[in-house]
Amino acid sequence: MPYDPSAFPPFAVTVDLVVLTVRDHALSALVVRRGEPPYQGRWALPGGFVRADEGLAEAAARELAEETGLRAQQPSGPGAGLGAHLEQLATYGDPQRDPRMRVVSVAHLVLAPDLPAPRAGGDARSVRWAHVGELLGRTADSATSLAFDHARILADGVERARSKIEYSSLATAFCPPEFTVGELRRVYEAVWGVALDPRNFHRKVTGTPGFLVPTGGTTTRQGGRPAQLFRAGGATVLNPPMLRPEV
Amino acid sequence: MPYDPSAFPPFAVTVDLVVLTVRDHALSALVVRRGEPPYQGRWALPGGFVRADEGLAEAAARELAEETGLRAQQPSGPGAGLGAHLEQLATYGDPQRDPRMRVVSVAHLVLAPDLPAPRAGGDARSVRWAHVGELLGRTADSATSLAFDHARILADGVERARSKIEYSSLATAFCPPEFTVGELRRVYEAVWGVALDPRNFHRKVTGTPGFLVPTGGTTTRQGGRPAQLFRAGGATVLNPPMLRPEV
DNA sequence: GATCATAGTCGTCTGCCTGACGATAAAAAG
DNA sequence: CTTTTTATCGTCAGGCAGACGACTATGATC
Repeated sequence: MPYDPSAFPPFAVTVDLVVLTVRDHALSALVVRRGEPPYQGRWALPGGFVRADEGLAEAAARELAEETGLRAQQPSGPGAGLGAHLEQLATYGDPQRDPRMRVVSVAHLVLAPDLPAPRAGGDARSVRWAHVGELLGRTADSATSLAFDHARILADGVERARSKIEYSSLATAFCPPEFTVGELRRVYEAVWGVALDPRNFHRKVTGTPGFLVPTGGTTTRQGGRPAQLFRAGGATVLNPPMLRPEV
Repeated sequence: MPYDPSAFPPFAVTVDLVVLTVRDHALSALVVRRGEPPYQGRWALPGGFVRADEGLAEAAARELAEETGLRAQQPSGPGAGLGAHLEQLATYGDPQRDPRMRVVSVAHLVLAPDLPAPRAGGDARSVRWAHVGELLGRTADSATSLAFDHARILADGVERARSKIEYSSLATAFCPPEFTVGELRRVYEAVWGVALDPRNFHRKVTGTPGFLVPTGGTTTRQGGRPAQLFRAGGATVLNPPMLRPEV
């Protein structure tokens, strides 16, 4: 018994991606330049229509691969490698959010290591990393402010990431497969925008069972004493959590 | 420049509601009996189509009022009274989740005080409160298991509520405007399914600034020493959080 | 090569918070 | 009047975080 098509209004459903990484000590998001109206020439979050036969997370993973070449890593799926963390963020469906028609967008949050240079996908739109501080700056000049309600979506994604690294081991999603305690600390510092005490941070992360697993190797990056290398351990929740310094 | 309608597949968009309350020491959810196929006669979460001109939260609030007469209380909106807390939960869009057609459902979470007796709305479907323990019991017999993917949605909503009362003052949304420390403690015990030490709980909630505001009155409910009455204070986040006992 | 700068790692101390639990207070139930 | 029930106040020990000193191991500079 199919629905009577006149019984409900038709919607377009899209996925939008908040792809975050840490570049030169700053939290950065992936943005694409819009090639057509509305908001032509403005920066926007990557995204696109959900196809008729694919799920929401599936569509988000497909868009991510098309835009960046990154392989999404569902919380459940194995296959370590260079997968980025992907999770649903929230859904935005204000009737006026797209001037052309009624569009409901299911935003997803992606946390990725720095390495992948943004590569434009099949379509030739320009893609770049931008510091979230600039994208969300209070000056709403059209040169940097995002199209549609994407500034709001980005802000929600950043807040999700900021709070989630408190009580989960998700900060390791910003790091390469092997990393040092100092690199992990700089991730926290970049995402939270604060300075952390290296000694207390070291005690906390190495003392939490299952958070970090030493690989045995050491490394020297840019001067200073060589650091031990770690992989992310099996623990997903941090209990007690990492405390974000207030103000 | 309107979209070419053939450029994207049409979706139906609905809102589903996970309405939680605490009844006789147990966490309970609002369910309605389906009057038509598919899943005819089975219990399901309340919900309905989003209209062409309304937002998602707006649609959720409308459905909530239609099903229960409760007035939703957006996180931002004032107007205390008997408003229930409403927030977006997650969006479910598996291509197969509705056998009739492609439906994307934006689930919302509602936390309400006990009082409101469920009243069937305009449509005459039967509505009732059911303990979430029964609805989510491992026995998947069709007498109690929910229609569609609503068991999964309910489980996600319950988990959201359980974790959110840890670090926010949201547990007060389950209480009437004035309540005692003991009543608030029984909310935590029902939602978490654990027993809490009354003395440590009292110290914690009365010692957190802005969590509880004494109204001056006292009350005697069912024997025992009269208890002080409180209102919910302005604080929304609990720092440090209320700790959920492990296992 | 000595010295300095840089980054990593180990310890110590103090204060705050929590869990465990004793004790008291004020009502209803018997 | 005694028991039961619920509320509230105190005490104490252990755990953890913030502040910060000390030591280690490398590259950079003179």
